[in-house]
Amino acid sequence: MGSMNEVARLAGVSIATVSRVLNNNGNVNEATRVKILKAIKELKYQPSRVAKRLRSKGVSSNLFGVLVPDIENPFYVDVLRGIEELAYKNNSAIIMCNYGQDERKEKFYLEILQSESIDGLIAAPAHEDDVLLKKMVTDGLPVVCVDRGLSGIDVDVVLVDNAAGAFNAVDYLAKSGYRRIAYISGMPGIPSSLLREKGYRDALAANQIPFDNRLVKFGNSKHHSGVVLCRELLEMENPPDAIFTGNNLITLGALETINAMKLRIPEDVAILGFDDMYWANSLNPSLSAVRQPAYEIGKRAVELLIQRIQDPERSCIQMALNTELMKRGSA
Amino acid sequence: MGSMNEVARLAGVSIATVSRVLNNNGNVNEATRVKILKAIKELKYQPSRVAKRLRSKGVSSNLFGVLVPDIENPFYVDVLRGIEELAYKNNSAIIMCNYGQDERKEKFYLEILQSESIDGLIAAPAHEDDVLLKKMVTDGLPVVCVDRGLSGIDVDVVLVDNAAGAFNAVDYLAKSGYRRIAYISGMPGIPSSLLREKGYRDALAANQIPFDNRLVKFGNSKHHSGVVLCRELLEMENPPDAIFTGNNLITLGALETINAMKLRIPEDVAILGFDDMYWANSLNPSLSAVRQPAYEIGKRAVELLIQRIQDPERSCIQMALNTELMKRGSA
DNA sequence: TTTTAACGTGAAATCGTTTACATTGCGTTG
DNA sequence: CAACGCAATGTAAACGATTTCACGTTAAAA
Repeated sequence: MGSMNEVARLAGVSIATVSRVLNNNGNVNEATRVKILKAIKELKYQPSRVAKRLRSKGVSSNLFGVLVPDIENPFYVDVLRGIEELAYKNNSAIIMCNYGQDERKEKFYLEILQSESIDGLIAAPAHEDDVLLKKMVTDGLPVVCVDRGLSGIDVDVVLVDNAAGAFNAVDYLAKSGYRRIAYISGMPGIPSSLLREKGYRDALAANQIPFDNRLVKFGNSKHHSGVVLCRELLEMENPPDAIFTGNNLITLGALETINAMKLRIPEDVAILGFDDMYWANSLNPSLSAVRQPAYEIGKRAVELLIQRIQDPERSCIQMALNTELMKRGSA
Repeated sequence: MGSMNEVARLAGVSIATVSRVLNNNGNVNEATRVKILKAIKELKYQPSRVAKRLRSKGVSSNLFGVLVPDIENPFYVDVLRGIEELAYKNNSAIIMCNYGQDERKEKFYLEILQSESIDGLIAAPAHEDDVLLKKMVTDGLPVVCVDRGLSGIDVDVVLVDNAAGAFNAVDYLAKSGYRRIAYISGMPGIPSSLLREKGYRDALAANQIPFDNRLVKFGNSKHHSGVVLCRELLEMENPPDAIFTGNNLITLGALETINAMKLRIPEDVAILGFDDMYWANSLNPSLSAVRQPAYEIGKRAVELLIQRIQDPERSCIQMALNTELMKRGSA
């Protein structure tokens, strides 16, 4: 854990030369290189990323920030896994920031990330017009948004065609004969919720099913809101025969209620929602779902981020990946 | 985003004085303090955590490392949440390292963490005798282990009484009348697997059930091994009537097989295993499980870490939290 | 043989802090 | 009134790297 100074002293050269062999730039005589390498090994020297980052900010110091709304949601865990894996391949560490939909906390983390001089940031912002994040983008920090974009500003985005995914799902329900299809939305206001609702409404219209606003409920994207909103729906005098859920936490919550009410799936009520889970087959019946390629979203985001770090001028990319309707037992 | 220099210049003082007001140490005249505060506000100054960390290493620079084996496992996600939440309260960011049971990757991350001059580390090491991690501990890095300890060395540990948890679970199965109780273990060799197996065997003995080594299978703690090992068990000529699983991923895998084989739970085969999940009630039937207070493990670990950072000499604490047997529908 | 270029190296500035030490001025005290 | 303590502030070194510039040496080109 010595410093460059100690290495230099031991090898009998200056720190500049040590730096040169470490970074493989500049010319250095083979003999001295060997001497220095030996000294490095002997001292178990490891360069301080902190010092490096301080000295040359903006240059790659191999530290990314990741800002996610809710790590309890398996979708974001998968995104995170994709990010982590590719960051690792790129010799980078990540500072993980989980803001739990709390804007104060988001702000806190954004400030920290800035102050940590990260190379770049992958973020799922709380809002489309997150002022602080926007400012960081315009100030030149490389940023890639995932799952949600940023309005009125050019920024790289990786997400999914939410409207199409929802449309296909609800269309499938309709084609399967369901007529009273409910929608339990996640956080109202965030783009994905809006677009999924649009897909839902369009699919109803396409199948000549009248829209009934008593059949759509708005929650907060958490497990608990799935539980209670599903109950509200199923206790109506004329309950839905199928439920389309806005995300996986809500799905799980709804499932809990359905089981508690001892209803059969899909005979009494079918269920299908956004976000597949690797254990969808562990459920009984197995769970149908709209699959987002979460892991891939994470990977792509890192790719874009690295590109942008290398070339801050390249024009922004909006990458929309496809969803896949996983037809299984629950709908 | 100016530097202390700019603040100092604008306020007409030296950087030392600025530092003093920022850190609230040393004496500074009220009038100058106000001047400086105004300059800070005006320049939107934010101190560089990087510079601070470089200058004063070992002193609190509010950055922790977290090293987990598998972020896909909801248990570690919960631990992580606990850590994150408390770290946040402590104004700290965390570098998340997910080594996926890969020792090369673990080594890579440990080196990075060292090189990032973190204040302290919370880790679930790959082995009980993880040499690199041990060396970091003896070198003076504040470390708290979670879920798994480190052998032959004094270090703070937060975990759960695995043997007791397993014993209670299997004892409960036995008392419920099950006689052929299988065990699907996670990664062999890691302490938690060993202790859970011990609890399993002790419970069998306590209930006069002969141990049958064909009923214990060893996997790798992942979903897939639950799937295949469960199938092996259920296709025996004399299959088990209950399965005790070593962790939640295995449970989920086993569930998948049981469903695929169209067996009824718990009539044909009961299932109960380690690690509760917040959506245990979303399963049909609801899943019985040994609950580890994962979130609390994370919180406690941060508490211990902060204590150790403040007082590197305090003697080590081994904290064993209690498990809780969640009796639900599956066993 | 002289000019030029390339090579190999070191000195020193720099990044943005913290902090030990020095300095100044002023009120107390013997 | 000299000596002292203390409050308020500044100076400069350090943390550990990168990088620019300069300098000497040697080989190639003219």
